[in-house]
Amino acid sequence: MEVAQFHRALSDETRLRVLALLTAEGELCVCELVLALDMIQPRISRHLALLRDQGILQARRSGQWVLYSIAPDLPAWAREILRASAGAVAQTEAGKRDQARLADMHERPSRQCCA
Amino acid sequence: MEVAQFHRALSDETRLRVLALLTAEGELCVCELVLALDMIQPRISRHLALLRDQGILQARRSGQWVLYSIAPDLPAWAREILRASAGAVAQTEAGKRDQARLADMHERPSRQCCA
DNA sequence: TTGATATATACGGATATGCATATATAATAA
DNA sequence: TTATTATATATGCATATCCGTATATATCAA
Repeated sequence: MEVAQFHRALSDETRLRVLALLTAEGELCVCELVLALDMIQPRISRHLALLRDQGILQARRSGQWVLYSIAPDLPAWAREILRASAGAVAQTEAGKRDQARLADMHERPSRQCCA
Repeated sequence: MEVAQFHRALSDETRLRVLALLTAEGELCVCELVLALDMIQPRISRHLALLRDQGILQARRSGQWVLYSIAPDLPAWAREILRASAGAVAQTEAGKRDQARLADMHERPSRQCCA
């Protein structure tokens, strides 16, 4: 069932923290997520690939970076679940730490003029 | 993280179908769920126990039956996710079959006068 | 008490999941 | 081209999850 698959994709803390940041920021590259979540790069990439394969995220290359964002064509029930989950995660200790680390980052690729 | 655990509990089709029926019906005994989902009883009981242990369901005994229902004290984000998920599952083929089998059931324990 | 119905749990096996390390591919810079 | 940065994937291991079968417990009826 599609709904079960969707929840399975959201059943991991790493993926939830990624989705919370992307919901708040709109678009982020892998290296920004690596820094914000303070995890090694293969771990972030693997979770991003899963979310992209499930149709929850979309990716586009911009020069040397790959920028991820929430897929725009999700059904209404999925958007509601995503919004409720991202809101809850953002108020978590881990979620707040992620936001703080991202805010402290200098020269963010996703904010370059030509991104 | 609490949110991840919640999604993991909803990441199984059997549990989603149980939650969809309980959202629509309010309170159901194990044997009604066994009949509605057309699954063997240990399988239903195991999933009910998981949802109860996670605090998503509550149970009360009424004579020889145990009646399950959605826990009343869930946080707002959990109620929203539950509502969106139950709505989506109810419109599924499997969800509609479950409702039909339950509607066809005679002498339902959860509807007895002294339940 | 005995038998029948309702529900819960233990067990063993098959499969899925998440991780770190190592390595491969892609784009840019020198 | 070579070196560097960014991203993706393969591998092997440990653990978690789900299932059906078998069995245990609880309630009620006779």
